[in-house]
Parts: sequence; C-alpha cells; structure tokens
Amino acid sequence: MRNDNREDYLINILRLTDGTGTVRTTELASYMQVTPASVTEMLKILSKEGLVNYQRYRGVSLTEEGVLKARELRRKHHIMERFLTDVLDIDHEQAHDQACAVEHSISEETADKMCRMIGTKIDADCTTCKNPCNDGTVTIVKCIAVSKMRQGDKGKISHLSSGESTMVRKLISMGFVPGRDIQLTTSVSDKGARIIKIGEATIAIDKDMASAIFVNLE
Amino acid sequence: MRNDNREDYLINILRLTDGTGTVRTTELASYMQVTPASVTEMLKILSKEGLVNYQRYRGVSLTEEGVLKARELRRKHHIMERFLTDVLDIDHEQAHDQACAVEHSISEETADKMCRMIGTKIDADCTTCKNPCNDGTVTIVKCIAVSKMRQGDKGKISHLSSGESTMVRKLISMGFVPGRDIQLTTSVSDKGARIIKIGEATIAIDKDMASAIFVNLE
DNA sequence: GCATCTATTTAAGGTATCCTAAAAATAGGT
DNA sequence: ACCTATTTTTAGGATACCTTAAATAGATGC
Repeated sequence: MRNDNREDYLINILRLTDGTGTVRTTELASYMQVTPASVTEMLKILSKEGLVNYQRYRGVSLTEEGVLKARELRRKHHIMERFLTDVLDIDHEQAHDQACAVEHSISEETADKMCRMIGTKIDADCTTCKNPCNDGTVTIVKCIAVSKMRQGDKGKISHLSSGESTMVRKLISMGFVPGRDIQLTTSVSDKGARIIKIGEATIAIDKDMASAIFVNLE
Repeated sequence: MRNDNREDYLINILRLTDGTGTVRTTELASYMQVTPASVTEMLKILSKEGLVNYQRYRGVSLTEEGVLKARELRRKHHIMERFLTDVLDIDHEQAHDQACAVEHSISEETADKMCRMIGTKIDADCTTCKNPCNDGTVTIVKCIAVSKMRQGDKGKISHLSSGESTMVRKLISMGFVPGRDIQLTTSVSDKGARIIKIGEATIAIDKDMASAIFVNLE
C-alpha cells in the first residue's frame, strides 16, 4: 500500500510515453490532476530509485526497470478491467476506477488466472494484444491532449480524462467517444476555443474540454 | 484511497468486538500491529466522524453507522477472499492479503456479482452465513488472544495473526490450526509461559505466541 | 487507602504526499 | 542576442499516518 502512489506515477508516465518517449512535468501533472510542483517532487524520488530518467527542466522518461514495472502494472490494470467488464458485466467507467485502485494489490498469479477466465491473452507488451486502454477502449499508444494538437492534425480519440467526471459525461454526450476520428480544424490561440471535426460534425470546444480529450495521432 | 486506513480500523474493531462489545486500545493496537498511541489518535478521529463510541481509558465500540460500514467492508473482504480461493484457486494466505487490500476499492455491484460466481450467499450479517473469516477459516465471532484466556478457558482456534509471518508458520507447524480445540491449562503470570492443551497434546508456549493465536471461547 | 503496576493518553517529532506562491530556467519572437 | 511568456523548480506549509518517550489514569495487592 505504501507504494501505490509511486506506481501511479509510473503507470501514467508509461501511458503518456509508451515507454519510449519523454513527458513534460506539466503534461504529467495535468494528466494526473496534481500540480507540477508535486510532480517535480515525485520525479526526484523515482529518479533516485532508478525508475525514471529525470533531468531538471527536460522532462522524464522511464528507465528499463521503470518500464518493466509500469508494464506489469498496466497489464494488471487491463486484466482487472477486462475481468470486470467482460466477466462481471460492470460498466466501463466503474471498471476503470476499480481497476485503478486494485492494480497495485493483486498478485501476478491472480492476474494470470483472471486472464484465463477472460479467455484473452493479455501480456505486458501492449503491442501484441488488443486490450482495453486505461479507460477501457483501445490499446495504449502515445497519445496527446486535443489542446496540444496542431492545426490540421488528425487522430482517433483514445480516452477522456478529467478531474471532474461531469466533464467526461458532458464530452461523451457531445459525441466525444473513444475510437472516433477527430481533426483539429482551427486553433486561434493556446487559450482560446478550438474548432474540431468529429466524424461528420464540426464543433467548437474550449481549452478545458480540449485538455480532457486524448487522441492517438495518425 | 484516502479512507483505506480508517476502514482498516473499523473492520478490525468489528473483528474484535463483533459489533456488540468494546475493545481496549492496546488489544486493537497489537492486533493491527501499530502502537497504542496511533490507535488513540485514530479513535479520536473516528469518534468525531460518528463511527465509534470512544471514551478515554474506556475502550471503543462501533456506533450503528460504524457497524454498518464495517460489516459491508467485511462482506467485501469475505467475498473477495472466497473468490480468490474458490474460483481462482489462490492460496489462503495470499488470498487474505489481497482481499485486505482490495476490500476498500471494489463496489457493491462488483461484490454482488462475484458472490454469484462463488455460488454462496454472503451477506453483511455474518451470523447467517458460513464464511471464511478474515484468515479464511471460520465465521467471525468475538474472539480473544490466548494470552488473554483465563486458566481453564476452552475454545476453538479462530485464526492466527502476527506481524511476522514466520510466527504464523511456526504456530501452524506446532499444530495451531484454525478449528482445533484448545484449553488453557496453566498460566503462571501474564508475562510467563502458558501451558495449553491442544487436541490430545499439551504444549507450553510463550507470551508472544499466545498473543498471536485467537480463539472463540466456548 | 495507598503504593505500585499497567494501560492509556499526550507531546513531540518523522515521512509521504499534497498544495500555493515566489524564484529560476528555458524558449520563442524580433 | 535580448526580452518576455511559459514552464519548471524551490520554499514553506498542510494533512494523514506513524513512532518514541514522558505523563497520567485506573486497577490491584496489601
């Protein structure tokens, strides 16, 4: 239980880098709903423990050891989530939340055996399996927030993530459903509204919304 | 996640009182492997929140609300543990540990549906169901440590609990298995050894051992 | 009824994590 | 190359737990 938090940082760095890239402090902070200051503090610790490569003002990446840990964690998350949705028929959002909490506590044996119940091979190398992502939708690949897209960028919605669940619901009701194609048509300024095309429709959304929608670029 | 600790205190108070009695600070402290000072501190908080009745120097009991919460928690623990042992065929000790961690995070819906998979009715009122106890053995009823038994007291071993798992293994290897009949033959002083009868055998054990064996008195 | 022992609480301090506000580093436009 | 806007870090402080050591309440033997 003592390391749950560290593990949360690891898995979220994996989610944003897929193990091969770098994330900036601020991006990780907004993804995890904490302040950049908290991230900085934690990165120093994880760095000392050899789990991440961290250089001041340069962002973080996972070390080899960090990737292994994070992948195992992500695997447990996937398995638990799939077990909850596919076997117990629990709603996705709840399944995700519970998987987030439980992923730190279940043993590998438990994960393996649940995996057999689901009937799908789920291993730590996310590229070889068709898993639900952290939100229960698609395999995780490096994804960015719509607020970070450049004009003309195209992609598919990976998942929605926001501190307020009302935001997620609102977005879903507007048609921002994981898997849909999305393109940034116009972005006037960093702070202003964006005009985006989603499927056939064209919608304007503000920065907060754009920060809660994560996309896999084409 | 923030309330896991409070919940641990609640469920352990329930385990030692079955919701109807009082536990002393020290007993709870040694059961939970923390210092009495920590218990005192937490009891003040839980008391302020209306979950326990606490009076300085008098011990604690659960309030009605506290009993409800603790029972629901215990139910989730039982279900998770049974799921792990009966469905996934995980070893008892590991199942217990994982259930301890997970009981705080799974929803009632998840618990209900797992319960159906196990095929046994498990409800919050422990008296109406034959569940594994916290250690996977028997229904919890009020239980006391052997170190608290009086000369002549008889009972059945409920479970073993100690900070060191080596202690538990040692005790099991000596024949202290949940379910066995046990009687305190002689107890010279509080700190000294006890002589006890377990099944047909008579054994002497020291105070540490006696503090790790919990018994349901006849 | 008092001395003494034990249980309990209080006091003071530690660690992990979070936050806000201020300071410092970097990056981008000219 | 410099100014400015943004990002990141540092500093200082809060909270939830935990600990040890000292103080106090309650129980027990005579």
